[in-house]
Amino acid sequence: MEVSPLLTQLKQVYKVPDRDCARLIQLFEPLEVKKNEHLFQSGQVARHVYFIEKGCLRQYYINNNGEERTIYFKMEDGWCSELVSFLDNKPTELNLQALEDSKLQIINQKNWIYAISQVKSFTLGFIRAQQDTNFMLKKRLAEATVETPEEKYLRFIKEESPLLQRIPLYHIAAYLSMTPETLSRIRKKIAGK
Amino acid sequence: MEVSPLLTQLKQVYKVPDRDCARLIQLFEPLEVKKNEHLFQSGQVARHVYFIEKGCLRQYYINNNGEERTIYFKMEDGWCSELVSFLDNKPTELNLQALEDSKLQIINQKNWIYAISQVKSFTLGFIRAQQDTNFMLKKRLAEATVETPEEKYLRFIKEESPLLQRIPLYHIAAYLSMTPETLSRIRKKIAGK
DNA sequence: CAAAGTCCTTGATTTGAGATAAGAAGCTAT
DNA sequence: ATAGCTTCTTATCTCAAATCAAGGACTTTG
Repeated sequence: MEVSPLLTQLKQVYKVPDRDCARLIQLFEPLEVKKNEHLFQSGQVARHVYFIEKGCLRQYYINNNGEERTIYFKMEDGWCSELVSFLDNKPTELNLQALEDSKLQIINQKNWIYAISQVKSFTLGFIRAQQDTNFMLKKRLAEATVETPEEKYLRFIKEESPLLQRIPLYHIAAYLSMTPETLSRIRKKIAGK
Repeated sequence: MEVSPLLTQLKQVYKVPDRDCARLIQLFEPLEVKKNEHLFQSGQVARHVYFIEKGCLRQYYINNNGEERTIYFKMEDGWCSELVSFLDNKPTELNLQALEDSKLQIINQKNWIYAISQVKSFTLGFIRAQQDTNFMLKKRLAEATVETPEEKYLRFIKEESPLLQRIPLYHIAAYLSMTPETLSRIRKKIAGK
């Protein structure tokens, strides 16, 4: 019998006691999505929290100029959510899209509230995961406007190189807030060293 | 008898039932800080979560170039925290500083965990507050590199004008990721309209 | 009331990333 | 295989904001 990545995550990262794992798992349902499909889009309500068993998602925001700005990419064992919409049933301003054919485990609002209410370790683990995202965003914000495009790319290679293998460069350029042309020039320059 | 802003916040925003409010309140202790004092600094462990009864704080990050980048300002009724450090007792990379003489209510790790474990409405309220910050950061990140300095300042006036009255312009410039010179020119230009 | 220190403004100059345009390379499907 | 995509690269030009450099306005302190 195959071991579920979700189960492993709950046990090892969230430290959910064995007795709670089984009933937690039952609150989720599997979902397969095709490349480029959206899990939710701006204007819709985000009705689930998503756990990635296999594949790659990106969350993005469409700014006032109509441009897509990628907030983050998440891969295997990552969580994606938009609780501002999810908790209050109000339309989200964000978008969540699959960049590859992906296998997800998803949990709906009712079950999520139940899980948070009943399983302390899940609650604390969830808050912790939120905080990690939060901190990542703070750092990215602090660096976004200070680093040169070259510094951004070098940091990206250093910290998130796995993404480089599976994501088109134009998405990476948008993520790093530069044009594909600029990214291309930087890559050429660095390759020459 | 004076009504505590913290109590009002817990009741009205967090929807904590009356019976739980009293014991929640007891988990906090008051703290007064002077202008420019730090609540925590990079390298220390963030040992409390902070609620602002009166005053103004800023959280900032010192980037690789040694420059201070302000993540956010918070005022009356705002919460400040750095849970990545707080939950795991590891050194933070962020800084929290008072910009005015301020009155805070603070809660330590033990009591916070207790509150999260025992009072569901506090837990959900806390997650929600985290998410609001999270969303604000996502939006700011998405706009940060696209908006012109003038657009950033105009948005700031529109969305956060109260801050304009009480925070030095050079802090606002750093918050909006521009030099004080640029901000000064923009203000002149706008004033002339 | 000087003197020193902040904070803000103004001007001159430089520069690096965006915009624009065009072409090359790599895939996919029939 | 070739037509038609999508993605990536290269070159030129332009301009807006950073940098550099001073000076002015306030505030605090001895």
